[in-house]
Amino acid sequence: MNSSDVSANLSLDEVRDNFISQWGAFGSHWGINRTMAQIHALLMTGLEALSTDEVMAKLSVSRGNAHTNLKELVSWGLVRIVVKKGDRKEYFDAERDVWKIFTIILRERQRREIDPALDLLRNCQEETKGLEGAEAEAFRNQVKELENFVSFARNLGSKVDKLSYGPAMKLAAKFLG
Amino acid sequence: MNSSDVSANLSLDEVRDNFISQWGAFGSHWGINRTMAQIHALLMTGLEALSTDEVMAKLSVSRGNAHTNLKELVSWGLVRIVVKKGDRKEYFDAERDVWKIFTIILRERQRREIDPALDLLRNCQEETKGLEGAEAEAFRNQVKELENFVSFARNLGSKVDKLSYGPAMKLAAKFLG
DNA sequence: CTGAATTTTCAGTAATTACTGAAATTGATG
DNA sequence: CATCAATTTCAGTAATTACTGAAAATTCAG
Repeated sequence: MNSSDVSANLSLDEVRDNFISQWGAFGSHWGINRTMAQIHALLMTGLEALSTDEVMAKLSVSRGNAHTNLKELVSWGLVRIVVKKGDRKEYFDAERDVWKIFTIILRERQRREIDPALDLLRNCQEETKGLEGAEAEAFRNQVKELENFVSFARNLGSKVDKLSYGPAMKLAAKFLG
Repeated sequence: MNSSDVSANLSLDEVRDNFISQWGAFGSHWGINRTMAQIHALLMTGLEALSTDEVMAKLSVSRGNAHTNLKELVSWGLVRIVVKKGDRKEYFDAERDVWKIFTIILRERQRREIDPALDLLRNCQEETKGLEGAEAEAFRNQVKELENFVSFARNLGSKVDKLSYGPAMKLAAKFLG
């Protein structure tokens, strides 16, 4: 490693650290907490799988925090456990394929947010089915409109989820063109 | 108003209050805070525009909270101010059209979350343009992939935003069919 | 088994975000 | 311009969410 490499590496680390920290802030707008998004960004932009201790060191977070968020990422499917032979530690590596990342987050958010919202909308209609009067009509109608839209969006999401990157891009290109 | 109306109204209010409170919780997953989402739900599912005091009473929130969130909703375009002649108070009424609600939220989130994310991704590429080595390559490449995807999504969003409900449904139907 | 390395849990605390309530400001009216 | 209803602001506080660090549990090699 010569001196220009050193300066290049320092600079890369600076840019990368900045990226990781800011990406974490975006994550929190997307149902993914800051540390979770930062860990994913760290693993996704690096070459190698890292151990819990390495993640702790790179992000200056506690063991508990690193552990909880790594496991959460694994449960989402955004990170996988890598075992290195002759080493008892677990290493973690991130999903890097943007389309896969997108569909995983889409699926998770549908499950956690859209589906319960649909349940609520449907229950509200059920529970006010027999009620008469302008107020009840207005309520039921608005809830029905919301349900129509949300279940439509839900269906679109499911379809998109099933597409792979290539076909999705082709379709989108057609739409954008 | 006869006794069956009374019982019907009580029941409607129960269902509606429950809806408003739960809808508020969903809002917080969508970049809209709880009270803001609740106020929108309250106004959207009722027939009449309400004053700040009425909102305070219906949701049991403080004047400051009601005021701030009403004004925020107005600034988003999800609520409009209604003036009643011979009354100094301001009244507030919500946008009820689901497609308009959707495009308003879409536009706001693109501005607040997607555009800054794109800036970050582009800056990171710019700042590492000259760097060599496997690590720099990997970083730059992953960031580029993310940018491709996010800017693609951004474009799709803009297109959707410009569609009105009818054409949007027709397109979607084609896709879903 | 034993004990060291590693993972997991969780009570306590910190950081963040949202809300209250009262005071300051605005602006319409006589 | 004095008054009063209504709106706006914001310092202080409450509620929520995330994190720490140490202790408990697990795993595995010898």
